[in-house]
Amino acid sequence: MSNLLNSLKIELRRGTLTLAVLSQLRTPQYGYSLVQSLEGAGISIDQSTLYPLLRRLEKQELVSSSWDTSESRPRKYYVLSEFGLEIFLELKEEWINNSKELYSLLGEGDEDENEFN
Amino acid sequence: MSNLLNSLKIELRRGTLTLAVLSQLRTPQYGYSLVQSLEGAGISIDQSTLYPLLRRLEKQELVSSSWDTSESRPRKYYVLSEFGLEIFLELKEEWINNSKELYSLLGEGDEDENEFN
DNA sequence: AATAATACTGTATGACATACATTATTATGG
DNA sequence: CCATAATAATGTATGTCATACAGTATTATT
Repeated sequence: MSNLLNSLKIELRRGTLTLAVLSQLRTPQYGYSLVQSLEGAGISIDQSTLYPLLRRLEKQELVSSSWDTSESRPRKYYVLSEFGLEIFLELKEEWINNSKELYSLLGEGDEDENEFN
Repeated sequence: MSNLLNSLKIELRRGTLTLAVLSQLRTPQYGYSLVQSLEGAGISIDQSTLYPLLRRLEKQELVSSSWDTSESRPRKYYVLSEFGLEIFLELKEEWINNSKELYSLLGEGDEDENEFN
């Protein structure tokens, strides 16, 4: 049961991770700090989940990366590409619309309909 | 590009389909009418997506089904089980919390922050 | 000195939406 | 009356991606 609930929760947040990460890369950030800032925003994400995602986003040309070796530790900074910004804005709109629709569905037959506001 | 955007949109709505379907099965419904009512609520879902999902939900004991053969066409009605209702309420809460967090993220550095209200 | 934190790379697995194929009956339009 | 669409459903293979696991390495902290 607990496994099923966890599995369903994981599916719920699939896809939205991409949106969350893209939203944070409007300004350059490096991998480890992204984990921290997302965590601070309530979105727990492991390094083992984030780095493959960053790799994939770069492959899809949604972000680009560059190394900063001026500090004692080399850091790989990522930032949205122009294409990535386009895609991000489209996905943002899509997610907002979908969420409104789903919220309406969830609210049906429910008394606490303003819970989301 | 259009393929990538579509692929990302599909990922966005993964998982939420389960939530949408569970929300509609608080009262009994049959497959085909579910497609229609979800469509009416703005959630397009093909039969080829819905029936396997219903099959899976039944296997996971979140819903139960029964045949109604009194009409000219036999119909398989689905309804949430007690377990399914529990899971549904948990997922609903999870989704609402996640959505608020993501919305906050998306709103950062954005002027139109009340778009969601 | 040992452990934790900070940083990253690479890869296999499991879950699920989707697409495709199929069956079958009833309803509708020409 | 025939062809097509709509109404209903079953079954299965594929592609995608989050996750888990394994690994490397240096710096910071206890």
